Formats: sequence, structure tokens, C-alpha cells
Amino acid sequence: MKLLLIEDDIDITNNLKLLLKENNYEFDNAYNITEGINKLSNNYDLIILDISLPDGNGFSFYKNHLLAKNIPVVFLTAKDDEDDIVNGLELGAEDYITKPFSSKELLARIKRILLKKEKNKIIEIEDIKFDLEKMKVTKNNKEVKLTSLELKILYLFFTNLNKVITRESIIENIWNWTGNDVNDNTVTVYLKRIREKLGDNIIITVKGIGYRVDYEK
Amino acid sequence: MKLLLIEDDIDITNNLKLLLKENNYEFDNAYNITEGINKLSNNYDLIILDISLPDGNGFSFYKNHLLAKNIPVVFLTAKDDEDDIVNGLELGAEDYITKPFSSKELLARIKRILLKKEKNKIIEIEDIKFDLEKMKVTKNNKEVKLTSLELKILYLFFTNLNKVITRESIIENIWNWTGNDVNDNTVTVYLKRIREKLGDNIIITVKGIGYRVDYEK
DNA sequence: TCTTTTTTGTCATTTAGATGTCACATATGT
DNA sequence: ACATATGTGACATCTAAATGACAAAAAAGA
Repeated sequence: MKLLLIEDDIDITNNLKLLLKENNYEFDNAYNITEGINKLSNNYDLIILDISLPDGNGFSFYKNHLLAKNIPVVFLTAKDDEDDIVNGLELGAEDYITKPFSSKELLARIKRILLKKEKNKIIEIEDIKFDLEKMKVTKNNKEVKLTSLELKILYLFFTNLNKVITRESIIENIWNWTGNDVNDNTVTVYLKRIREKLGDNIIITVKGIGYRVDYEK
Repeated sequence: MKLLLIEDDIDITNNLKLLLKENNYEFDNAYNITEGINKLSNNYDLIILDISLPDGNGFSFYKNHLLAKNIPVVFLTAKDDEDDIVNGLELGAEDYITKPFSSKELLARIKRILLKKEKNKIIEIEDIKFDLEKMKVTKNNKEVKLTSLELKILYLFFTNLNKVITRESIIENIWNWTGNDVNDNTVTVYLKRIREKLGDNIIITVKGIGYRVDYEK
């Protein structure tokens, strides 16, 4: 698990670095927002974010860069102003901790968040298992060879379980960013191919709307 | 959203009751574990749980009765012993707050938890359940197969509960954007078909005006 | 390089089921 | 009772999705 701390206080940074490395997390840090933005491409599992930073405000950084990416965030700040806490949590932060904080508590709160992610790394539906990290799919524990597009489409479903996904949305996610548009029926054909490999029942057709993969936990 | 507070302190109970009712949550409380167990059948959306209770320990109550049910829990306790916090969070609690606490913060933390639940919103009216994300309807927990237009019309009602929807408004929402106009009676026929599948009582006719689906929360 | 295999995107066709309208029946308010 | 609004069953037509087959493009092997 890779964590990023964005915080300008050197003492706090060093303490957390020690604490988190001790607990087998990969740790990285940034002293300001600009530096933080540059590091974002490293796909962190969680970001600990100070609110008042030398070159800007943690809240707006969160809104502009993290919210859409779906990266869990813990705000960490000296401002124990109630409204700030409310603000942070309402924005969608996973947790909010005020300085001075207990290392043990911070650690416990981080663990709580990461535990959920951990659980989702391999999703199991009926006889199908999808390992999201390895990007590997098995049926009855036997690897299923999916082509790269089939895999991407299936990934879309497995990261949006229980949600209807429209044909348009699939096109947008899989093809659009490439520029060249694709026939509407193409999606249908891909769904058919995936079903051939995984069985007919895993992807549910919602007529007139789209498709869906259900996950009953 | 229905909350249950299990706490033996009467002052705290009254304060929270006020706070939460003010914020449109259904509130219920128990003064001890035995009482709490008896109330569990009410299917609460979240439980706020004190740790030291007159007839037992909150942690073991959580382990024995709540963990399997998957009800989110916020521990609320005077013991701000670090180890307790770690303990609580590691058990799987959604959050942990120590007394004395700020009402605003508690509220924000509760909201964070419930917001996630909200996302897979399922509206339940009598024996009918409509899962808005899955776009799936059940009656007595058995899936009802609706056609795409039937589903869209029903969706319109379920996202406009307690409001009369005129025939024109239905046509506008379901057909108009397609360009080709549709006979007035068509709506009636669709309503009839939906009623055939879901029962006559769910969609109420408001003579001379339109139709309505009622939701008493 | 050239050859072979796999992937990709598009057709045309099939199919089950959805759709829209009619003519008539029934219910409701005054 | 009357007028009007709403409900109903039957019907012809239409459509979304599934499918099998194919050529172009890309990737893998030789």
C-alpha cells in the first residue's frame, strides 16, 4: 500500500514517515501542492492531506485533483475548527484528524480505510474471480484469456458493480478517449464475446438501458 | 435513515436525540445492551454505541450482534485511551468518537457514513422495491420484469415521490425528446401494464390531473 | 523480413419481445 | 343520468439485442 503525505511541517513529516514505514507502508511525501500534483501519477492508495499549505488550500486541491480519481483522503490539520471538519467530511474525505494527534489513532484510522480497499482487490462473483491488480480473470480457478478490450470492458463493470452501465458510457470509457468513434453494435458484440468466455449469466442485460454486473455481498 | 443510540448517560442521550431529530434522522435509543438487542430487529442504518454500559461491554456486543449484520457502528466513549480507539477501529467500526465531542463533528461523521449507504439507494414501498442504480424492481423480493419504457416511467414516479405527474409530463419525459409524438391513451395503457405487474395500489390515479406514487417515510 | 495467428470492428440476419393504437368497457364527479 | 376521464383486451407493427460470418488491422512467430 502506497501512501502520500502532503504536509509542510518537517517534524510531522519525519514522524509519520517513521511510523508508516515501520508498519510496512510505502511512504512518499510532498511539502506543497505543486509537488503533490506532480506525484499523483504514482497511484497512491491513500493521501494524507494538510489543509493549509504554503502554495494553496488542501480543500480545493482535493476537489480539483482527487475527488474524481476516487483516491481516499484523510485530512490532517491544526485547525480544529468544527466547521472545517464538517467541511472536509462533507466534501467526501474518508476521515479527518486534528493535530496534535496520537500516532496509534492515526494508524488505526488509516488501517480502517485501507482494509476496505484490500478487500476489493479480488472480486469474486459466482465462479468468476477478477484480480483488479493483476488484471487477471479466472473461472473455476482456471485463467480465462480475455483480449485487452474485453478486459477493459469487464474492468469497467467490476469497478462499477450493481450499477447499470449504458452502451454510450462504455463507448466513452473504452474508445472515446482514443478519438475514433465506434459503431454502437460493437459493444454488443464485445459483450457477446465476454459472455462466451465467462458464461451468459454474469453480465445482465437491462433492456433499453444498458448492462450490469451484480455483486451480492 | 434510522439511527440507534446505545448509551446509559441520559444527558448525552437527550442531546443527541435533539440533534439528530433536528437533522431529520429517525432516532431511537437504548440505555443498555439488553434493550439494544431487543431493538435490533428494527433494521437501523447506523448504530452509535457506548463502550461501557451497565450490563456489559460495547465491544463484545458489537462482535456478537452487529458485525455479521453489517450495520455500520460509531463507537462513542469517554475512554480516550488510545488502545481503545485502535481496538474499536480494528474491529471494523466505521468511526470512533471520544467524549466530550462536538455535535457538529459527530453529525458530519455520521453523514459521511450514511452518504455511502445512500448511494445504493433502494426505495421500498409496500412490497415493492426499486433499486435506482441497478434499475431493478422487485415485488416480495422476486424480480419483476418490466420493459424498458415501463421501467423508465416507474423511475419517473420513484424519483418524484408524492408528486402528481401529469400525462403530458410523462409524455414529455419519456417520449418527447425522441421527436415522434405519442397518443394520449398510450400513457394509460402503460400505466395499466405496470399495474398488472406490480399491483393496482402502487400507482394512484388523481382524476383529471394525473398519477402519483406515495411514499411515507 | 514474411507468414501466421489473433484481435478488432462492421455487416446482415434472426429472434423474442416491446411498442403504439384501436374500439370498447367501466368508473367517477356533478 | 350524463358527460367525461380512465381502464382494458386484442392486434399489427416495430426494435433492441443477439448472433454468425467476414475483412481489415495488429501482434506474434518464424
